[in-house]
Amino acid sequence: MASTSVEETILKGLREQGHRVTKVRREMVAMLEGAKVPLAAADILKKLDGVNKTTVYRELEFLVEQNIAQEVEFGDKKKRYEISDKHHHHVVCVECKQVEDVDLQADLDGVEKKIAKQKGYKIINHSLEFFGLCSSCK
Amino acid sequence: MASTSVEETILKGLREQGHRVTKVRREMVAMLEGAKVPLAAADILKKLDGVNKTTVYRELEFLVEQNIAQEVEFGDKKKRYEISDKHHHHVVCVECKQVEDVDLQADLDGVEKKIAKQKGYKIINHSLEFFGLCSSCK
DNA sequence: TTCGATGCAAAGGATTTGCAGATGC
DNA sequence: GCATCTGCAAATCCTTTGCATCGAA
Repeated sequence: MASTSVEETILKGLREQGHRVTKVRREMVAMLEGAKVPLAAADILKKLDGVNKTTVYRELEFLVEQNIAQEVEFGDKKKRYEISDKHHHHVVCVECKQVEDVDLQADLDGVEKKIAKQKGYKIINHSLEFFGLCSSCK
Repeated sequence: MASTSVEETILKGLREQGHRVTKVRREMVAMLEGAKVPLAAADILKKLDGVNKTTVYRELEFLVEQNIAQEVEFGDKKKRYEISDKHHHHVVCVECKQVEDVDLQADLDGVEKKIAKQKGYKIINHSLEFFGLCSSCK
């Protein structure tokens, strides 16, 4: 059986939901899918020559609504986005701004349950980022 | 022996470092110290009648530099601040925007060491927030 | 053809900057 | 007195809105 890329699966799902698969949509999903770190609207805008910024913002909003992408924040005032199934946590160097991934989902599962119980919340999402100095900067 | 409030200790420390203790500074430290949840610049501005917004922003920046306050982000585009020694984590209801504290420092200590070792980072800080539906909204 | 997607211009909100004036110590 | 702090106005950066047009299905 032929393998299907994550990108294709996403686009297929959208089409089935009655959404259209346009050039911008395809490019943005591919870009986020290929990115090693979360991207800000400006990053995407820069690479997508000729696309209007409004479109980029609206598409990001759409992808978040569809639960295809998620927001991440690194303490500056811009939002960044990553594909949801790539969700993990980050270590950000406060000096050189380098970003690395760390997957702590296993460590957080218990914590999430604990809170749900303790506070009566239904937890949908979380954000966890570490800030520090990378090996070169420290 | 007389007890000393956290606020007094902070201000005393600042004076010893050669910084001035002004009306705005005193009021902002007191307000952050008394707050149950992190405050945005606009929150502070509203309560500090007659104080200019530039002053509020600059004072927040100063307090962060002095490691007296820390930034927290809840996914909207404003930064919020809390007194550093009050640092803990939050559960935010995505529906009614209610914020509650949870202290997970104990759960994170190990994780922080793990990352420091794994990535060669010196971790200075972190942010951890959970988003979900509170008992009333779910 | 039709409705979702896009572009453009303009508005909005949070934060920053430059510089002059005020004030704590 | 003098360096720090503050205020004011304007600028900047990121994001959003309104409305007309375009294009995927």
